[in-house]
Amino acid sequence: MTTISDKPPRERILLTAHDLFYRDGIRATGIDKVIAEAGVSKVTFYRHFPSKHALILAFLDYRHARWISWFADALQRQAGRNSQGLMCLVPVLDEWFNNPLFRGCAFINTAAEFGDNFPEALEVCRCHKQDMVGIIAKLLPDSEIRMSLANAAAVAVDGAIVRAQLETQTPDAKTALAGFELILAGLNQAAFAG
Amino acid sequence: MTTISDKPPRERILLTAHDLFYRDGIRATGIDKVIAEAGVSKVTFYRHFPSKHALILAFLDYRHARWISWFADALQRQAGRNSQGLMCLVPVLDEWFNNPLFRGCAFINTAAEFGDNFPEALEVCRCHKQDMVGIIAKLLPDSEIRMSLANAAAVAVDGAIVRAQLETQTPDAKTALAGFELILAGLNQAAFAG
DNA sequence: CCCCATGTAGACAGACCTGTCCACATGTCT
DNA sequence: AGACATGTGGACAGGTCTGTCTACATGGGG
Repeated sequence: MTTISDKPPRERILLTAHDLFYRDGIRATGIDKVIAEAGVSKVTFYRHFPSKHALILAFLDYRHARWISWFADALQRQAGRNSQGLMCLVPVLDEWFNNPLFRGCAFINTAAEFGDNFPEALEVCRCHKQDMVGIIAKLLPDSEIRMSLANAAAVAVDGAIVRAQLETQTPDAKTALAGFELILAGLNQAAFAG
Repeated sequence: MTTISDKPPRERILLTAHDLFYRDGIRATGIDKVIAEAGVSKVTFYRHFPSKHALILAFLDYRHARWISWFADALQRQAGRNSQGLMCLVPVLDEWFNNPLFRGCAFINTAAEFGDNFPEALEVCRCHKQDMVGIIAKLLPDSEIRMSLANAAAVAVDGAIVRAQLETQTPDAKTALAGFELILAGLNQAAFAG
C-alpha cells in the first residue's frame, strides 16, 4: 500500500494543497495549514515553491491534468453504452456530482474568487475550458456546426456544474442534471438531423 | 443631483460593500476598506452591522433584490420585440455581459468562494436561483414541461454567465452567448412544438 | 438647559497571514 | 572522511484582519 506519506515532499505539498484549495477555497487556505497537513517544514515548502502564488498556479496545472484525464476516461467508459452523441455526458457528470468531495469546478471557483485580480490564473482557466470543449467535440459527428454544438454543450456543462454545487447538502434535488439532459436532447437533435 | 454621499450611513455602507464585494470578492475585501470608501467611522459601521458576517448577508439580500428587479424589467423591455419565448433572454444577457462592471453572478461567486463553510449564504443563493427560474417560466406557454424547460433554460443562463466571466478582457469572444443562443433554440422548439 | 442619539477619529488587542532566518540532523556520493 | 543536498522544528518580522474601546463633536426634543 502506498499512502501519501511515502511520496516525495513536493508531491505531498501539491496533493495537500489540491485538497485544501479545492475544498475550502484558495484564499481561505493558509500556507501554514498546507505545510502542517503535508507534514513538511516551512523551509522545504519554500524550497519547492517560491511563493503561494506559484503554488496556486501549480495547483491549477495539476488539477487541470487530473480532471481532464478523468473526464476523457469517463466519457470513453460511457461511449460504448446505449447513449448516443452528447448524451453520455449525463452519466459522467452524474458520477462527478455524486462524489462526496465534489465542490464544483476548480477553475470556475478560482475565476470567481480572484476575477481580474489574478490574470495568470484566469488564463489557465480559459485553457482548461478550451480543452474541455475539444474533448466534447469528439462526441459529435463532423459537420459545419460541430464546434458550435460542442461549445454550446460546454456552456450547458458549466451551468450544470454550478447548479449542482448549489444543490449539495440537498440530496435528490437533481434538477441541475435534469435540465442538463433536456438541453443535450435538443443539441443532439441538431447534431444528428442532417 | 443626488450622490452617494447624500444618503444615510447605512445605505452608504451597503452600496459601498456591494461594489467592493462584487468586484474584488468578499474575503478579499476588508471591513476597513468598506469603512474608508463609505466615508463612515468604525463605530458607525458596527452600530449598523454587528459583524462582517451580517454585512455579507445584507449584501446578498440587497444584490438579490436589485438583480431580480433589473432582470424582470429587462425581460419585459425585450418581450415585445421580434423574439419569441425564451429567445428574449439573449439580448438581456448580452446587455449584462457588456456592462463594464460585469463580474459574473454574485451568488455563484459567493457559493464558489465559501462553499459549505457558510450555509446561510448558500441558502440565499439557492433562493436567488429559484426566483430566477420563476421569472424565466413566465416566458413559456403553460404546459406540463413548462417548469422543466424553465429550469433547463436557467441552467443554460448560469453556464453562459460563468463562461462570459472567463471571456472578460477578451472582447468579441462572444462564444458564451453564441452557445447560449443555440441551446435556447432547441428548448424553444420543445416549448412551442405542441 | 440638558439629554441622548448619532456621528467622527483613531488607538488597541488578539488573531492570522506570508515569507525569512537560524541551528541542527541525516544520508549519499566522491 | 568530508562535502553537500535535503530534510527538521521553530522563532521572527512585518503586514492585514476583525472587533472593541476611548474621547470628542453636533443637533433636535423635552
